[in-house]
Amino acid sequence: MVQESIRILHTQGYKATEPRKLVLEVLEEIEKPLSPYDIQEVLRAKGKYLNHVTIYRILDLLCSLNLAHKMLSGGGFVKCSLDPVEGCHRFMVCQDCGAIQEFADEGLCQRENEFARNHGFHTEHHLSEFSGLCSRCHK
Amino acid sequence: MVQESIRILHTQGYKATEPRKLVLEVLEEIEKPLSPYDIQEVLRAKGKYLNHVTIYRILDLLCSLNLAHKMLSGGGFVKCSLDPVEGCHRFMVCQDCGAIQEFADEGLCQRENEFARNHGFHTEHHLSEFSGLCSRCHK
DNA sequence: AAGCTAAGTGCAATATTATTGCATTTATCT
DNA sequence: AGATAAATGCAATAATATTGCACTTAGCTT
Repeated sequence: MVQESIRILHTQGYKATEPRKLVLEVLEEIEKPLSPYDIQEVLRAKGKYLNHVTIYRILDLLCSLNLAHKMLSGGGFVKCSLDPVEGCHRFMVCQDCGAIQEFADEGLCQRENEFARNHGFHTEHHLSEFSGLCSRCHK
Repeated sequence: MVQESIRILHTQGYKATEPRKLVLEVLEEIEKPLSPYDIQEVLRAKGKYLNHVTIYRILDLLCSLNLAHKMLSGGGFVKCSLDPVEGCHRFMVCQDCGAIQEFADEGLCQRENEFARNHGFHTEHHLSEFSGLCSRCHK
């Protein structure tokens, strides 16, 4: 929910400006990875305008608050749909329709931490991305 | 080993050209994510020159053969050190020294496939990246 | 409700990264 | 060694990203 992101912006001392709301709305609506210029394009089609510099800065901020995420492959941005978690981002991406779905799995985190520890590595952040076919496209 | 990558190039019908060897050597030597221009810089320091277009094309090819991988975060390229596996790339990256280490974990794949299946998603590729501290930097 | 002020945005300029078509070179096969 | 398809370099251009500064606005304060 955009409303929830706005709340978090406020509690962190950031303003809930019109441009920020617009970017959040676009990401929430499209649910696919979008580049800064993609976002600008979507807005233009709605008769709105944001300078690309502004979009870059907003995405930086959202990512720093874990409200958005820059996708592993492709590099587009998506809105995080789960409670923001520092340093753990997991997504499934449909290679057909491009739809993304965020997920979390505590067991997976534990298993990964353990695996890393066994190799002398001290894990702080987990990123993972599965690509494949979503239920709609797989049949 | 660069030699092994060259063998794979041959078996796939690609030439083992000087530029390709150079890029493979740089990636193997540095063991950190490098952008195309980073690679050009490293080569320049060794008195070699490759056009950036060439480097882009070589990296595209290497990635398509799973001999290299474009990192999830940061976007740099690394040489894959394990047997090339279609669609499964896992790395640990030290956030201190930048060193990367590829790994594989069959159990993790299974667990991830199962998790996805339970959510109606049919997984084909897995990417994951842990960032944290390697054994040298963690103490 | 109007005014204040720090935070945020837009703009212009510039830097960095990536792509394309074509002429030239080179690895591999005969 | 020579033929030839594949690969590279070059020049031009496109796309993406960053910076400093002037102007605007959200959310206080009264």
